[in-house]
Amino acid sequence: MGRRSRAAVTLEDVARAAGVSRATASRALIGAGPVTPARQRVRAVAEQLGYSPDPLARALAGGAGSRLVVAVAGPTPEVLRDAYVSRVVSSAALVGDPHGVGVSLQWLPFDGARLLDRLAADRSVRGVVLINPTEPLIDAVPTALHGRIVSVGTGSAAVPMFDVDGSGGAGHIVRHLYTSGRRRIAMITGPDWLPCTRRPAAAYRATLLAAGLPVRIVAGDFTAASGHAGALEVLSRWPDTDAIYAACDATALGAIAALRARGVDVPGDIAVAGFDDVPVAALSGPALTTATHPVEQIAAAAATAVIDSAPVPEATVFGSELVLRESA
Amino acid sequence: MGRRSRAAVTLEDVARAAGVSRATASRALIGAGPVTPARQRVRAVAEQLGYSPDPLARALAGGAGSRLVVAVAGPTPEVLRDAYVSRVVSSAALVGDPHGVGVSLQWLPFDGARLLDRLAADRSVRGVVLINPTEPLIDAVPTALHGRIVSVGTGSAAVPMFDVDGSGGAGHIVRHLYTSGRRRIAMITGPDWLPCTRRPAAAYRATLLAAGLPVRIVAGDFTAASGHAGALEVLSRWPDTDAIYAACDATALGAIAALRARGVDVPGDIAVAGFDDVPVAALSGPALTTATHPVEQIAAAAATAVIDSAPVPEATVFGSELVLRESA
DNA sequence: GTGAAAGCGCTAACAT
DNA sequence: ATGTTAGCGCTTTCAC
Repeated sequence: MGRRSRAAVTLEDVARAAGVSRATASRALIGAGPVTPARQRVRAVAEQLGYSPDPLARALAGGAGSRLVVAVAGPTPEVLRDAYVSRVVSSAALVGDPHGVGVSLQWLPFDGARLLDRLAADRSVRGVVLINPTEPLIDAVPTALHGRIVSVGTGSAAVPMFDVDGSGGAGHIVRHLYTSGRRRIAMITGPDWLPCTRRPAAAYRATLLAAGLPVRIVAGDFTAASGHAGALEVLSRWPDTDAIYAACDATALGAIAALRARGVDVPGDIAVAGFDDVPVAALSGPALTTATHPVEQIAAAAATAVIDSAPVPEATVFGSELVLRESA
Repeated sequence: MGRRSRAAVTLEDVARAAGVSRATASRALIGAGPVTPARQRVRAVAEQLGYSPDPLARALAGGAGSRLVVAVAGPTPEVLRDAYVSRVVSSAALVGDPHGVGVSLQWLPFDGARLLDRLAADRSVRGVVLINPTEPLIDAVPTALHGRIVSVGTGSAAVPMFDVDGSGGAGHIVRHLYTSGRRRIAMITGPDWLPCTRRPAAAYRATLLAAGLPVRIVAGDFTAASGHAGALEVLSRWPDTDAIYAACDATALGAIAALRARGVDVPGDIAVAGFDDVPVAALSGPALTTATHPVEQIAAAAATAVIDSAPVPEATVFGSELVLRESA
């Protein structure tokens, strides 16, 4: 066994076997333009030979790069140490593998416009998946990245977005709370700098307003700690609150912990619902009522869009379904 | 703004500026061999020009590949949908980014020796991080991968391992249980096909035997469901059990849920401890007593070793510390 | 130890 | 539409 056991079959081999030039073979495989008999032959031969293009060579020659970078916007690099981000990265890594593209992870500061330029200039990057970008960041996306950058969170005409239906999920939850008799429903939101956090908050507000109920919002940041603090704040500002809707499960779990410490019964005294349906949501005591958030699906779709760099709709939203458990 | 705004500084530029040939510049930057004045100059110029080698070109020319594949061994592809794996992948993606290496994720079936050969032959792969490999799999690692493959879990002379000190962590926990008065301590283990699951189990057994206590082991698989089932099994086989040590936090949480459903008080009747100290461990009711598992550090070290492909010790173990909370 | 030259596998002008 | 010719940026023989 020398350096490389299985001498990889190269484009040259395919071209020769199909009786055409390398260029023709390349074009046939790239897929653009009309499908001539020759090109059809090339494809067949390639398939039969088990040819798979070398992503490196392709990238070097000016084609598509070989890595997908997941850029996570946020105030500090801490945003990278997040289960949500990890799930996105893994999912992308899984999608990229068969294409020979690997995933890199970067923090994108709020003033990170220059970083985007650098990504655009880096020939090794195939495309970018933006996580939770702010509007200024989205507007700062260089045109060189158009067509190979997508967003999970807020998007724009130039940056297609993929995300869960936050409004719908929030609506499900708030309506469920209402239906089960709760009338003084508070919400602990996500971080205020995060545009997509506004959708559930708006849905919460709209639903309560329509029902003639009081709106009670406290600020959170998706952490359990903020759920803890938020629940305490709710308790002190509006002692008669009978339900808390947290923007994410971690926050909800934090809220429950705080409530329990205060001797408040969940859901007896106060119902608590979260959002995301993370794996542990089913395990807490009481088990968490929440709404689904198909992170892996979203990430896979986003990664696929970037890798294929085929035109996609400006917005692709994934449904969120209510998951009834014990806490609400 | 054309195709590439910031024309990257290339090796050619550095060589010219240093007044040497590209070859010399390359050698100087690669670092092997003696350090001549010329080479020193090259390095200085490179630094000053802000040169960074193109990983693609380097890989194509026969150097190191540009992606790091994380291969997760297990019975089914389901092992990929796991928070632990996600954390490893993210961590690796973070470490790889500055080097221009992306991360791919693959499932490695127990009979996946051929897959390893394929990875060895793929010029685009820089190296491999094996997760939870079995011994046959480790032995099947082709020599072409030696020096650029590491394992998180079990290793061998040819495949350096990086892992948490499972024995130590288990020892901490079991001793804590003992110290706090528990005398009939059961354990719910990890999956039996996983070699590294044996270390904590062995530590548990040794500690109990030394103390003259009964050994009570039931099989688990790191899932919450197995914790649930395991706790029930413990209850029925050894009703007088006063403590359960679960091989991981998810399993512990599942066990607690089962116990709660049965009206068993935790930790009053039965203490429960886990392992890993996942973020939610602090949030459960009762908060989980566990031992730390520095997954990100481990993964970063493993990824770094592969990327640098510098010689590393055959085994690098990371300490595990006891985290006392409410459940035990 | 250094330079010259070849080539990694592919795509992209440029002709035809 | 196809073939020809150049590279992409780097490492690596091979002479010297």
